[in-house]
Amino acid sequence: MRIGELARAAGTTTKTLRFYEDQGLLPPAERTAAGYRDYTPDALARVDFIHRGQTAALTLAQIRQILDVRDGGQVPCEHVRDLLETRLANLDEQIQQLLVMRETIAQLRDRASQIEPDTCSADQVCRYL
Amino acid sequence: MRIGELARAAGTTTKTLRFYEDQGLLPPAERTAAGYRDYTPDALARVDFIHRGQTAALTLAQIRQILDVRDGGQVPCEHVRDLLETRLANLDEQIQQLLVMRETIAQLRDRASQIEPDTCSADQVCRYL
DNA sequence: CTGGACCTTCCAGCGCAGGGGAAGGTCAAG
DNA sequence: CTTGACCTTCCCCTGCGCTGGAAGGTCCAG
Repeated sequence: MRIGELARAAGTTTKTLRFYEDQGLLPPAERTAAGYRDYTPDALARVDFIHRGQTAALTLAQIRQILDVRDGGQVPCEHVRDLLETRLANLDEQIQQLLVMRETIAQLRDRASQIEPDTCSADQVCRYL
Repeated sequence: MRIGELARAAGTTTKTLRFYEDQGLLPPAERTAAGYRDYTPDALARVDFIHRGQTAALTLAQIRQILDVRDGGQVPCEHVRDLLETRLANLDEQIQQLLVMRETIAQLRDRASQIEPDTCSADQVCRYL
C-alpha cells in the first residue's frame, strides 16, 4: 500500500504521514525498488490509533510514548492511564482558567453596555478596560 | 524615561516593549542624541492598557485595533464592545469543546481502570483508546 | 581610564502540528 | 512517446507572544 492510499484510507495527507515517520510515530516503511514507501495494512491501525489519541487530546509526543512502550514489547496500560489522568488534570485546570476569564470578560461587557459613550474622557484609552 | 525604566514601571521587559513598537502597539518613541528611546509618561498608561486587554484575553492584534481606532481620534467604545462580545463567544465555544473532551477522556480513564491489563490482546496497540 | 550598567540593531528560535512548493524520479494508460 | 498522477527529498512558512544572544555604542561612578 502506497502512501497516498494510506493517507486516503486514514483520512489524512501524505505530508502528515511523512511527518509522523519523521517524528518517530510511524516506523520507516519498506521501500519499493523505485524508493516508494510500501506500507503493510497494520500501518492503518497505527495511524487510526494516533488519531484516537489526538481525539483524547494527547499530544503527538505523548502518543509516541505509548507507541514506544508498546513497541518495546510491553503492554502500555499503566502508562496510558497515567497519561489520561495527567491530561484530565491539565484539562480541568485549563477549563477553570477559561471560566475565570469568561467571568472577567462578561463583567467588562456588562459594564460596557451601561456606560454612555459620550461620558468617555479623552485622556483615557478606553474606560471599559 | 528610558526603556528600562518603563519596562520596570510596567512590569515587563525591554524586549517586549521593542516588540510592541515593532507590532505597532506603541508609537515609535522620541530618541535622545545617543539614539536611546525616550518615553513620555503616557507610554506607561498605554502599556498598562495593553496588559488589561491581555487580561481580557484579547490578542495583541485586537488590542492594536482598539488603539488604532482611538489614535484615529474616535472613541473606540463600540469596537471594544464588539470585540468583547466576540471574545466571549469564542471563549464559550472553547469551553464547550474542552468540556466535551474532558468527558471523552474521563470515560476512557474509567474504562481503563476497569479492564485488567492481562486481557489486552497483542494485536491491538491499546484497548483503552 | 576602566568597568559595568544600560542602550542600539539584527537575526534566530521556541512549541505545536503540520502545510506549501520546488526540483526531480516513476509508473501506467492512451 | 507523452501525459498526468503519483512518488521522492529538501527547505521554508504559518500563528502567537515573545525570548535569547551577538556585536556594538553610551553613560556615569570610582
